Amino acid sequence: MQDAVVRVLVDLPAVDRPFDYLLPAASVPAVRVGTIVRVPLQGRRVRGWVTEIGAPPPPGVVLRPVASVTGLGPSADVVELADWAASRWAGRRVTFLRAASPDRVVRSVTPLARGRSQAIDGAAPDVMAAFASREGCSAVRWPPTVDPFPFVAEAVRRGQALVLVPSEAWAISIRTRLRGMGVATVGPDDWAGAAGGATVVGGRAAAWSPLPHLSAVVVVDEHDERFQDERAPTWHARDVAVERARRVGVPVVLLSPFLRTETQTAVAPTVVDRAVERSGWPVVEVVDRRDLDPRVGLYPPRIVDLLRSGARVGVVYNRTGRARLLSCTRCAALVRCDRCGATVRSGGDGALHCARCSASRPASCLGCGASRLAVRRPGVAHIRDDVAALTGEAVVELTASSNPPRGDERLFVGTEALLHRVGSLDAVLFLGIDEDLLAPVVGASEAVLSLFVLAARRVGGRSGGGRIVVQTAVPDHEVVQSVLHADPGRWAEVELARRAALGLPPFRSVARVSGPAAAGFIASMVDDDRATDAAAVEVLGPTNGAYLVRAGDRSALAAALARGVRTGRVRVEVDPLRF
DNA sequence: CGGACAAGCTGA
DNA sequence: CAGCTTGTCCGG
Repeated sequence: MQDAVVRVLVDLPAVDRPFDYLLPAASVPAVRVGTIVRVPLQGRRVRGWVTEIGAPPPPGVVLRPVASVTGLGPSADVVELADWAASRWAGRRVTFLRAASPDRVVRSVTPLARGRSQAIDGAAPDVMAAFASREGCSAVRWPPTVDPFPFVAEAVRRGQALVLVPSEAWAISIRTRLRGMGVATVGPDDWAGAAGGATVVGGRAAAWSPLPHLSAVVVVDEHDERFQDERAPTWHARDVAVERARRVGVPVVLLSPFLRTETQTAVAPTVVDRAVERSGWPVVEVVDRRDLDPRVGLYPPRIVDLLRSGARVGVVYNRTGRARLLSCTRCAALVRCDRCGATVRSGGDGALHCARCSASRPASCLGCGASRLAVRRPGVAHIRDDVAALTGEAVVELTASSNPPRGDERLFVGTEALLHRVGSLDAVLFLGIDEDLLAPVVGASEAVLSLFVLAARRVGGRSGGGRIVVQTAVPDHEVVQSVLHADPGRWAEVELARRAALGLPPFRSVARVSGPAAAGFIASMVDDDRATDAAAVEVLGPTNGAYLVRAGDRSALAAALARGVRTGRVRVEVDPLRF
């Protein structure tokens, strides 16, 4: 065996460039593409990944030897996948190779004993069909209260499966069920187990697990925003999993009660039997604000009745704090910040806070000094007091920052965090959803649909008496109509047409570029003389320091972003879910 | 990333 | 002009 030359990508995001090293003959058998090594660089030792073996080194440089072989790393196909992801999301390869590497050093892997595979019953025909689509990828509109586990069971019946779920709690429950069936199942933190061939069930990170015998992929709740990393690069686990499956030719099944528009244009959605879909959504009752006297306030008789009915009710109101907008009861002026003039909010402590300059002061009117203020736009704390006054009962406030409920309470008021934190309910009441529904933000309707999905799971399907009550002044809105008729196709039709007309994803591809060095990045991207596709890429903004780069498709966008030079802090969000 | 080296600012 | 900060370059 002779010494070899290896190309190593060092684990320094700012470097993002491979260097060549000599690999001593004795280490050659232990090294593959993806192997983690330590190499000398500028007088220190840094971690890195072997990305090529035997590439011709550049002439005129003296190669230094690899300092040591640390252990196993991602396989060659995952190293290639990291290249693809780096281009797709305008990120660095290091980001993805880190995600694909074990937390602790792994020197060897014990392959799972195959053959004594547990007997798993054959699935229902529609579940089997989802795995047998001609394209290899299918998208199934699966109602929110129906268990998606049959798809998971069918995937593991086929061999090593990758199951992506949005939350760790859901992952734990699926892993427990699979282990109960005798299926070797790990989370994404058990790198060696996955490398040995175990099925991986987990969140976003699981998309980068080693999967040497991958046979099928299932993505549960494909619409969930948690599949996208909020830090740049904003890679999406669903897309990574789909690309992975495509490369090895195994089926992918994407499940969601409504399916994101990008999924619907990529693969024709399968709709389950309408009767099944309908029964998998709760009864939805619309309280039409247009029919009401404006003086009735937030609590018309139907809503008071519901709150007093004795049912377990979760009231969702997506604004934190006590009041978001106040006015003076004496002079009617809006209450503003004494330092910067912005309108102020009232917090739980009764004091006024400015969101713009973070000044605080006691509650009083700046104009006339009166201390009696009227709440013009309430927050959850105020709603909680209202509900307590209306019912004469204790009401639990549940936001992201409050303590978990004890379990014996009946009435809950909170932001969308409530829907994650409370157990089962008889009804979920959306007291005011129109600002979210009509927000001038791309992705606003998907965000509201996600809330309805969570609410549906809290109250259960229509046969169990589950009920969602929505107070709205836009009852004809496609999101409201979709949940009312348990038919997300109504939303999809409108949303797809709107996105097509406005040149939004998935019909065009966009990236949001922000940060102190964004302007320089955009300038270098636009000025570059390699920009033969200049006409195909347009730059909008900046608005609030952020640019929007829009291109005809993902590859044109990736090519444009690759030309940008980062001279400082730049955040590039490719395919943002909301913008 | 972090060391090397150069160019700019300060102080007596 | 030393002594220090800040910026730019570069690594096999």
